[in-house]
Amino acid sequence: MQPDPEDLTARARIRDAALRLFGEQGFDRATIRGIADLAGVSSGLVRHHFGSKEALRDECDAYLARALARLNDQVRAGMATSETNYLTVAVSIFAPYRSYLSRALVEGRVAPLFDTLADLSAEWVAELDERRADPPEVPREARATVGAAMALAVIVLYEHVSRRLGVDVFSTEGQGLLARILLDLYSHPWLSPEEAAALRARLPEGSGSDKGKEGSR
Amino acid sequence: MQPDPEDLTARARIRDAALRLFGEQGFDRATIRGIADLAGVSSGLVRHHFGSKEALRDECDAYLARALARLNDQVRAGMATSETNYLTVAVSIFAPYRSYLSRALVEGRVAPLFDTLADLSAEWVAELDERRADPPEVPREARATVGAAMALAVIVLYEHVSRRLGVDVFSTEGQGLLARILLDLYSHPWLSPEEAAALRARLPEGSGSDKGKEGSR
DNA sequence: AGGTATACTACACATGCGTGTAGTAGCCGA
DNA sequence: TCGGCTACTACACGCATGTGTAGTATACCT
Repeated sequence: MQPDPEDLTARARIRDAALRLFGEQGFDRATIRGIADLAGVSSGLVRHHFGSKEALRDECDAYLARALARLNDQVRAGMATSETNYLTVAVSIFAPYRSYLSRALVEGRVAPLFDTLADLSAEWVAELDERRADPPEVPREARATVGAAMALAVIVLYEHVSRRLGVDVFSTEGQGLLARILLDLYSHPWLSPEEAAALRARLPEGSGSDKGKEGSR
Repeated sequence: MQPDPEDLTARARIRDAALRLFGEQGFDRATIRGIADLAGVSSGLVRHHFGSKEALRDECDAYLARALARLNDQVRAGMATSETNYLTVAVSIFAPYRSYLSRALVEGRVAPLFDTLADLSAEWVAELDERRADPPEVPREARATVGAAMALAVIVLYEHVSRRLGVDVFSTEGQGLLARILLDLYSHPWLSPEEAAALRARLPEGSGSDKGKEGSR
């Protein structure tokens, strides 16, 4: 899977160590000295290569974004829309960085990574819209965004989900269970059309189908 | 909604300040002195009331859990299953603590709070199961857990969702849009029964323990 | 060979932190 | 009136951290 750590450049080993310690301990609690130790270098070399602790984190963010983009191209080129396969592959690739990724996402960082996922989600939604009877009230991108967020929920809330399921959802065993849960959830609506219509009717007026031109960015 | 800060006891003001600063800056970056300043007290008083920084965080966690339990009882006693109302109420109550809550959840803390949400989700799933044709392959609690995680996705990934929607999802405007998105997502499955069956067929055997995922890597 | 840039180490410095200690003001029961 | 308890402040300690500086070795280019 990964090349032997000894074979990586010092710069790469530092980045990997940072990814791990930032994830395990959080950005503030992780120390440059700890990262240097884990990478087998001196603390000064960290500064030499990355300049500052924050710049090191930026590089970690960018690395993950590149990794997802690579995976994305790979999937797009390679296989069809076997979604659960995609899930399995994505999970196994990002498992080592799960903790880092969760913290980064919650803090609003790694926006390009989230955008890549949202775009992927949008493609899925586009397929759905083709064979859909009723016209969606809300633009595709909006639904795709929330859909992407929901898809990330299990990763971000990994600890709670694993605790309640009684299985590590990233283990092979847990992935089997998770896949079955997701298949069930994704194939069964939580609201009937009637219930949805009733609830929608009770919503205050305004902000219908056209949205997304407001200025607060 | 909140009583005037001057009316609160110093202990409560410290807790509120901690909730805010822990949320805004994270546990490590927030300082006891900063919390004390925001609460208008000396830093020694924080220690006097809570003993240590970690104990202060524990109290914050417990406070949020109590707040949700209170809301839960309130909803259960009061109104029927008007889910979107519940969403609005929950959002407006937890909006000030959104950031704190997200960080806490990602780190696996506030387990009682997550459990409360998961239990609520389980009740919803139970209702669904009653009018369901096909028997679910996977236990109710498991689906409810992932459902709860997904329901939290927008809160936890608030920054990314708001950024892509172009609206603060916690503003009144954003809540309207979000409600419409959720109604659409919850009332339209992302997989048809046939697709789900096809994908399920490709899953390795058994939900209890198994292996081989394909190795496209 | 020579010279320069790059990879890397060792070490010192200032700072801000959580925590500990000592002390003061005010309430309350006997 | 007193004793003691609680709420609260001021201040000092020790320490770990990010960063800065100086120095060494190795590789590359001409």
